[in-house]
Amino acid sequence: MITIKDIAKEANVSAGTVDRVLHKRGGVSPKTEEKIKKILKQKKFKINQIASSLAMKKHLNLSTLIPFFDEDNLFWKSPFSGIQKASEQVSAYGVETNNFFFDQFDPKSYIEAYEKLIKTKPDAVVMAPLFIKETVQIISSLNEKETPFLFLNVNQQGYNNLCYIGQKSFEGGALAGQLIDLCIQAGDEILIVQTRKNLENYSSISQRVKGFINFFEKNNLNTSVHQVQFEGLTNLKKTAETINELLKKNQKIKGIVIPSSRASNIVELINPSLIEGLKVVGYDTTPKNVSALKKGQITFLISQKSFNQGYKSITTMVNYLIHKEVPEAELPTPLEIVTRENVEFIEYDKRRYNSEL
Amino acid sequence: MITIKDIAKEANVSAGTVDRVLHKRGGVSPKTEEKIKKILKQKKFKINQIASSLAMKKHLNLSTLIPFFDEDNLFWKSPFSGIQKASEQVSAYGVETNNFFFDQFDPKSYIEAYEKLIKTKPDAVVMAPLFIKETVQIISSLNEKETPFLFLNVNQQGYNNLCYIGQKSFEGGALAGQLIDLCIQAGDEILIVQTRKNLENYSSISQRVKGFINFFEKNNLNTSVHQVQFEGLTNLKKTAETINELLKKNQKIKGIVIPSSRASNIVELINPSLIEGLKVVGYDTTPKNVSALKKGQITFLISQKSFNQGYKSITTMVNYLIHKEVPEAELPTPLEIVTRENVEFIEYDKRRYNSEL
DNA sequence: TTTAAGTTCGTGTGCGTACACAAAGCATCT
DNA sequence: AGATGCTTTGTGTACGCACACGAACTTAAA
Repeated sequence: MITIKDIAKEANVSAGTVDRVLHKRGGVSPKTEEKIKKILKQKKFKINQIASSLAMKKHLNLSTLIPFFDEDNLFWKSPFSGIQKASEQVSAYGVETNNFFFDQFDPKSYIEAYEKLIKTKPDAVVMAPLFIKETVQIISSLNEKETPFLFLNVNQQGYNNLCYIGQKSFEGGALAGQLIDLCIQAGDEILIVQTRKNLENYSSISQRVKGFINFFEKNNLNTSVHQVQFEGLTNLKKTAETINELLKKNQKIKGIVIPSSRASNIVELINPSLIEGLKVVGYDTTPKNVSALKKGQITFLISQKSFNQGYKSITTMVNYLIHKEVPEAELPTPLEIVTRENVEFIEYDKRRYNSEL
Repeated sequence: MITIKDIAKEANVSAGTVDRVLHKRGGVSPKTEEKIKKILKQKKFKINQIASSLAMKKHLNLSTLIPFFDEDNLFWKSPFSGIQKASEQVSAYGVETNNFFFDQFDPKSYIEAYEKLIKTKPDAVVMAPLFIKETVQIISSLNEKETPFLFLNVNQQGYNNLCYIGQKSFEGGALAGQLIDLCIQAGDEILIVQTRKNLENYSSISQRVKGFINFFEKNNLNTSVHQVQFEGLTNLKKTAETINELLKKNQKIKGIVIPSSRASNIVELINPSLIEGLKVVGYDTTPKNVSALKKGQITFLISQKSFNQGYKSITTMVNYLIHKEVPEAELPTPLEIVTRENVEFIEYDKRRYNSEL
């Protein structure tokens, strides 16, 4: 193991000078800089990150701004777990994380949470920019303070965010298209079930729908695609009626896609007699979805590894702050296909996520 | 951030004493030990791994024993890349890794490589125990030297290996069964193509075949499953003839499973006219397989994330040596389903593997 | 009471790096 | 030559922990 001292001795200078070259802090004559650089290369010196982190006693203050989760809406639990796990790990680097939550259906709470957040004067922000108008306001406030920020799980174009960490929704829709297409036969028809009206035309969900439909177009498949939309899932009885009637009427429908994370809620409403032979594709491995997958009510789940998203959002930001490592503009998480036969290992891997150093 | 000093001050003792209870090194009176433990819990003290690693200047020497790869057989490239990546990272912890390679078809080379390996007196060994008889010999030698070891990618029962890191082959076979079953219709038939005679009855490949067949049995599906075996892929012309004839004769065959990592080699031999409408499931995302997947010759690839396997094998062993963290006996890697529509993100994620701290 | 042996604890140093501060070198100008 | 200002380099300390060494204290035997 080559240390800075080794290099210094070899170059007949002190460790401080080598350090200056390593960090490009200037104040070194061109001659000695050249000499040191040469020896650095020759000896293949690499900074010992362990020691580096220890010495760098800069105390950092990270904040997150994401929706909270509850019994009814568990999706955000997973990214939050990832955030927590990463926070624990980076705490050794002197990084403190504070989380601020809002109601994913209430723009006002979004702003309110941000106001609390900004009072703590964070060095950086990890956020899910759910609401367009309010995001404009928040970002301009962050820019004013020159606070770096990145987008998690939800992407918005046109901002100077460090990067976006999340899935590619359009491609996720195309994948659902392929999976359904593989399962059905020529002449069969398909149904897209949206659990709430699309407020934003560029949300994940509408992107998925677009990607899904595009899959059939680009492959010149003239499969009929039906669509149905509900206004949330409050009136379960009526929703059930609508779906079951629709399926009874269109016996050719053999595939269903639910482009939200509420697939389990939908399949539970379908008559057992009608669900037989139906192929269902949903998104996200929420506990309820996984349970429905195991029961055979859902055929495929497409997971966006949201735990990893949360985890990565923190590590990416910390790497940026500490090591000035600029990430790529988009860090798409894999589109993971989950079925009854591999779901165990997926979940298992999640539990074990931390076996890295 | 709570430090040892904080705890010491609180308990009216010195840092050394706190350190002694933390590491159970004895020499502390029961009274003070209790007191310190209480404060430790109360303050939720956690050892700063960064500082710990830096202070622990123990120099470790890891060795790996895996097959080499070449143009023709690229599978082991991926685990090796993972090993290299991890080695780089742990080098900061004072861990040096030496790799020893052997010919996966030559037991003698396996022993020879081991003999070279053991001369370097490693503190631990990560190995792929490919050959049964020779493994017995190697393990007894390792046990004699009390050198811990773990199995990578290939499992052998009945040894005191620290753990096994790799896929569950039987379950991987079942997954292929499910995927094929979803794609075909009632009455369609299936073909299993083995690219070489199964030398070992408990190899990954025969486990996959068993898992595959078991899938249809446990689900009471009476789908006919044909099998064909070749003795390696040397005589391509003859192999092609055999397969194409077989497919021509059995027009009901709509699904093909190749339980090795050689799916691309097989599909290339099939007549374009015959491959139309066939669903093909293979294993491992070797470059050739991925290329065939993109071309549409392969429908599904089941990946075992061998890069991650290699990576994890090193980190697991290092965690064991440095932090005495005993892993679970089996660390199965996920069964990842890869199609044309998500392959890009899979590969992408692999490149980005290192974005963790 | 003294001595020895055992027990319990505190101190000090080093791991490799980052950075503030001080020191030295050098040229220019009075 | 001496003073001044600038550039270049060296030194020291801290980060949090591990561990060796030795000091203080206890107990029991002489």
